[in-house]
Amino acid sequence: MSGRSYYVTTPIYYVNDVPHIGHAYTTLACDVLARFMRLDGRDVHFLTGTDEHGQKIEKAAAAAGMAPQAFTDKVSQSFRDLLVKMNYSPDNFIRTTEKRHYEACQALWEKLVAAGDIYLGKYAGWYSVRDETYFVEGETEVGPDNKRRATSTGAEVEWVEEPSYFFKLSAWTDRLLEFYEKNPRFIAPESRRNEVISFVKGGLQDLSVSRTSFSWGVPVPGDPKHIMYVWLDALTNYITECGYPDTTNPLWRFWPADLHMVGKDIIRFHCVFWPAFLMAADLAPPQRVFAHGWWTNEGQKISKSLGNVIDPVELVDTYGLDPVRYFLLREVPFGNDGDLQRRALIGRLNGDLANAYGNLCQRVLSIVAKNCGSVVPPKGPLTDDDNALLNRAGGLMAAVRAEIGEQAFHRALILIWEVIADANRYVDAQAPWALAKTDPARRDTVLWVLAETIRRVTLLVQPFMPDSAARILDQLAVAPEHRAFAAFDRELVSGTALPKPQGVFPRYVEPAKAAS
RNA sequence: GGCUGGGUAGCUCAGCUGGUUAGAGCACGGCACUCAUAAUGCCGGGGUCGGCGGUUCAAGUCCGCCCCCAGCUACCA
Repeated sequence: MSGRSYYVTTPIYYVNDVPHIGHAYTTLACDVLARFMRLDGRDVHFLTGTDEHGQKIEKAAAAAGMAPQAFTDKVSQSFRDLLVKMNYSPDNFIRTTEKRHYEACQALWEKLVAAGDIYLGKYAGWYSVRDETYFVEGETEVGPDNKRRATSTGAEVEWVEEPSYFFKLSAWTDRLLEFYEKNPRFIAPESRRNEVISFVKGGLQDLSVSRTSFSWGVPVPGDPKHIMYVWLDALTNYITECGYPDTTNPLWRFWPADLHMVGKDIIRFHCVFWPAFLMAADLAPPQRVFAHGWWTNEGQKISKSLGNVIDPVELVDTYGLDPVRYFLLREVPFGNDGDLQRRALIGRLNGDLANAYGNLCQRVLSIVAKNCGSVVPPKGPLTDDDNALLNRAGGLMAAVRAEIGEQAFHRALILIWEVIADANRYVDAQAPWALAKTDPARRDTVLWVLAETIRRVTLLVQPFMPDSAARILDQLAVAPEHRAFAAFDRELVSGTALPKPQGVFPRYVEPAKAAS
């Protein structure tokens, strides 16, 4: 690979839970970006993984009667299974329990100490022995018996102070604001950028970055009673992967990352703490953090207690992988919250995929198969109408590339589907079935224009729906080596033998209600 | 409370620095076509552009006030 590097990451997922739609969504967005960039000739590194430390894991493992490592081995596997199920294409899967990660964390820590940005202090707060966790003042209330309890759990809390190392975040307020100012693309979407800036403008407190209340984590160098704060540990994974602290590692070429994809809940860690840590360690911050929204389920907030958690595996088993991938990125402007409605998903599947795109391929290819001897038909002189359609399809490459560069997946798909609609209009206008009787040569040209349009469109569909696109390109006999974007202008060659056409996007029909 | 973003056809949304009869997709109604996955294409109905007031020759598009919705307002990831 000689192209410019492109490093995209998902958050590392916390292994106290099984994967749900949120995990699938974040990773899907990264997968489409990674696939797009690879096809576009970039030198891509796509990283995902699991965050396996912390008190919650320690407790969950104990509850399961397992050692923490064995426990995380097991749960981490469920995230790797999801990668296969969703056809994601990460270049690596990192785990915070890897040795190299301990080394990276400790190296970063020492660098922060050397820079004078870490000091030993005291962490104090309202501690619940039962919950084994701290609460801030506002999360507690004093009951009628004059005892203070955690509002959420009802457990009694007491004022506890423990020694803790602190990161001098307060000293970074101005430098962070300056950084945001100079790098307007650092946080997306715009509304999140405003939130972060306003948060930082409010002033920053130093950050407690170690705990002594548990042991499942990365020990602080030189003071192993202290375990590193989970976020310092977790965020470091992005540079662990690149070989930190060994900047001669070949993978170091990927740092700084082009994009950290995150859910909107963890934007602060990525947009405030992380760049501060990195700048303090004299490392470049990532170039961009995109915070996407959350899904609701048929209008309802998703929560475990409501029992309406969306299982991506069930969705894929019911509607098919590519339709689900398409729906998730098409239905909602990327960055906004979205509502997952089965009706809407079926509407997209049947309307956009089966009727518009799948049927376009099928109607064109079946005419070719029946009338043109199952080869790419001859291309005769082109009319204005032909050129109009070809130019629209040809302009798609640059337009879609621009949208993907902004992570505007929905807009990229809208652009592609506009050309699909144009192509369907063109079929009706040209009526190749009528030309068959009057002007077979013209019919052949029309079919060539259509096949070529489908080829261009489908090349761009590849990152979103890899399997389906591959099947369509197979039907156009596009060689595997001609499916990268470098071959976007490489037209179909008349006379090339074509396989028998087969529908790629079957309509979804509701399973018949059980007869009673 | 403060800050930010938003309230445009039944639904989801476009509408950049103000300028001809406010748009798209879906849904709905009618027509055409028959190559195709009963798919496709064409036409159509439907909106006091949250409310009030203001600036202007002219305002979804600018200003003010008000109403409603969402997010943020730090150490659970």
